[in-house]
Amino acid sequence: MDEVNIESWRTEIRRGLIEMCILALLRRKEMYGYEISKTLRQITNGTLYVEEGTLYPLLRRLENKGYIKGDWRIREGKARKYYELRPKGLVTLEAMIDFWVRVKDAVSRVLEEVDDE
Amino acid sequence: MDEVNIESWRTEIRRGLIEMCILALLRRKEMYGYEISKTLRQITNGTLYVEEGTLYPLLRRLENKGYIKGDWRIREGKARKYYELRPKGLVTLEAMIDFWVRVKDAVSRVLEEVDDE
DNA sequence: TCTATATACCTTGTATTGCAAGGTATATTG
DNA sequence: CAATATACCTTGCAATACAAGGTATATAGA
Repeated sequence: MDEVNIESWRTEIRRGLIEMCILALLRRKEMYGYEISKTLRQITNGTLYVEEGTLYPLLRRLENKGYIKGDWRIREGKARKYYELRPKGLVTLEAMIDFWVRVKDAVSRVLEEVDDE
Repeated sequence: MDEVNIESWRTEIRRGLIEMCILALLRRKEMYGYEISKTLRQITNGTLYVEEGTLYPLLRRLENKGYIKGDWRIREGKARKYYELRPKGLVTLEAMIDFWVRVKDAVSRVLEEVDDE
């Protein structure tokens, strides 16, 4: 009857990761929203995508926290809002990566946990 | 002034992972809520903990979905609700682990992404 | 010219969830 | 007898992802 459906769970898993990945992309170079969306999808083969209804509010949240800063510019005849990583965003990104590594290891330990006590 | 605070972000990251880890623990043997909470905290050195306000509603959600099944028992003079993993939960867990591996790799790719194009 | 598509940004409403903070009840220890 | 640990539970709040809608411009093809 009802198939296994982990779609909403996948959303949960992506939660937070998107944020860290956006900061990581901006560390490399400034980018605009649409570009971030496409790049993320491409690098991760679709595993980490961001819907626009998620992306734009998220960018504003990151800006309000002082992690990134956006500026409107015209390039290639197109009006785009380019975001750059701020120092506070860099420090935050580094803290996030630290925690991410800890979480990865922690989950590995739980998943590998076998009956060997 | 305001320090970098990624506490709420950490919560985001834990989202979903807790669910997968609980199913993984129950794959090994049946456990009761309080035991799951303590075990998770211990295996992961506190990185993945579950507040009780999170745990018990979560266990009920997992049960409603047919992933696990709980039974009240008296052991060591204590009334405990033991949960066991159901077949549907096992299939789900395996799908989760598959996706988790993909996500881990995807994030690694984004984080390692350097100016080498 | 007209249309379709891609680019690029945005908003509203809904559903889901983690957690703080409260609770109950029993068993154990000092 | 008090404090602590065990073991479960509920309510209300805040945060967020997404669907589904929107606007506006540029480009390519008929």
